[in-house]
Amino acid sequence: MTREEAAVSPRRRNAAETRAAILQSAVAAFTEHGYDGVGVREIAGAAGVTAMLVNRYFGSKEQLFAEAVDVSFAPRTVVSGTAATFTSNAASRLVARSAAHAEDLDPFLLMLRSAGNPRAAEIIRDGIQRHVRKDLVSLLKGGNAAERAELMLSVIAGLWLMRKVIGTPALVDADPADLARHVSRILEGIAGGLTAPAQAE
Amino acid sequence: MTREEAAVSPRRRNAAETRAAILQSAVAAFTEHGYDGVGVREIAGAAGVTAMLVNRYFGSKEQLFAEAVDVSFAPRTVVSGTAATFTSNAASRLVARSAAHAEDLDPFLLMLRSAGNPRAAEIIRDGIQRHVRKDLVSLLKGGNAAERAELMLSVIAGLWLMRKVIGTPALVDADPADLARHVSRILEGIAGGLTAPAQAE
DNA sequence: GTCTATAGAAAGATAGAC
DNA sequence: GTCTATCTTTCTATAGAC
Repeated sequence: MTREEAAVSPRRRNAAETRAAILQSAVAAFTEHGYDGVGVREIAGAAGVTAMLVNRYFGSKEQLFAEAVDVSFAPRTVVSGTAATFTSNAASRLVARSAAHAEDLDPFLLMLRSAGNPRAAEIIRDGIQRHVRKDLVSLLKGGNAAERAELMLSVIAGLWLMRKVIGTPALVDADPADLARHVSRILEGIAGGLTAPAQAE
Repeated sequence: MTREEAAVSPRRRNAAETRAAILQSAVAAFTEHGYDGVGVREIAGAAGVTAMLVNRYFGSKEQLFAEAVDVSFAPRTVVSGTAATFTSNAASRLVARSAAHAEDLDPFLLMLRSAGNPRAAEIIRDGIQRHVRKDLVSLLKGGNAAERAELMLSVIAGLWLMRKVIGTPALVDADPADLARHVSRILEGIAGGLTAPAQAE
């Protein structure tokens, strides 16, 4: 406080911190309200700054969203563990995290609540390509790994949607263990065999 | 048609026809762009009227959306046929209708592109309760029919999302027969046995 | 029954002071 | 580096003419 103009006034921050605060606020806001459901004023306000800084540091709302998607999808939240255990792990964690009371931030929620906007959908598609899909494909043996990986993502996204975004009652009130068993069964069916169209007919 | 003031001026319509035209336009617009992605001006314009008539006949955009959801979910598009065949039927139709070139109107698309708006999500949840879920539950034998019905809806919605709204490439380019086989397998797994938690542990 | 015109709010983005 | 103030557009909804 006694040195040049680096004195610490209560609001003074450096650019990197402010940028990070805006980005963090954007992830939370886009996850909770979706791309069209939140304005740059709200995001800026929650970060303790004004709306102008959002465009100063990110250029536009769209570019801010792109960065928010990137940091949201970067950690490996869906695919964790080894190939042998990741289906049941993923199912349990999915059910736990999508529970009614859980207020976790999750990239699937961000996706589901922003997918209605076509530009947001493109950005999300690219984010999935660059992050989670690659990890999922590497875990899958057999043919059509990419198709099966995306099919697994479909199942996961669908449960998030109905349970947490739409909120259909039977899924909200379902017994977690029972639901996790169902989902695990489905994911195993996709991850395991049945890639060869041999016995199909 | 040649009676009284029912004379046909090029633009003259009666109230019922205008209302129906607006509603039809609303279903198409909400399905294509989502609740937040379209304005009453566009909906009215596509119906050949002005925005004012939307509120005149429906009260508000929200009430218009509620009616659009109702007519969109009313026909039994997902559950058709008998209990024995509806899983494979549903899978084939789902894959066909969600193909990249297909420009069908579908209630799942309306749901997915509007789910980000919390009021829209509530309206959709009610629409599902009143229409498709009931039909699905009646087809399912065994315990937890409601949970399993909603789980099936989750799977269907998830595929619609990734294939048509987000547009992940492997799902877009997937062989329809192969994809339908996977989905049918999943739906059968939910519809068929495995309801009893007997062998779970 | 349908229109034009507009009110009133909120959005994204920018100019310029300090 | 961050602010206040404003521009411009777009939105839902309403008032009042014909």
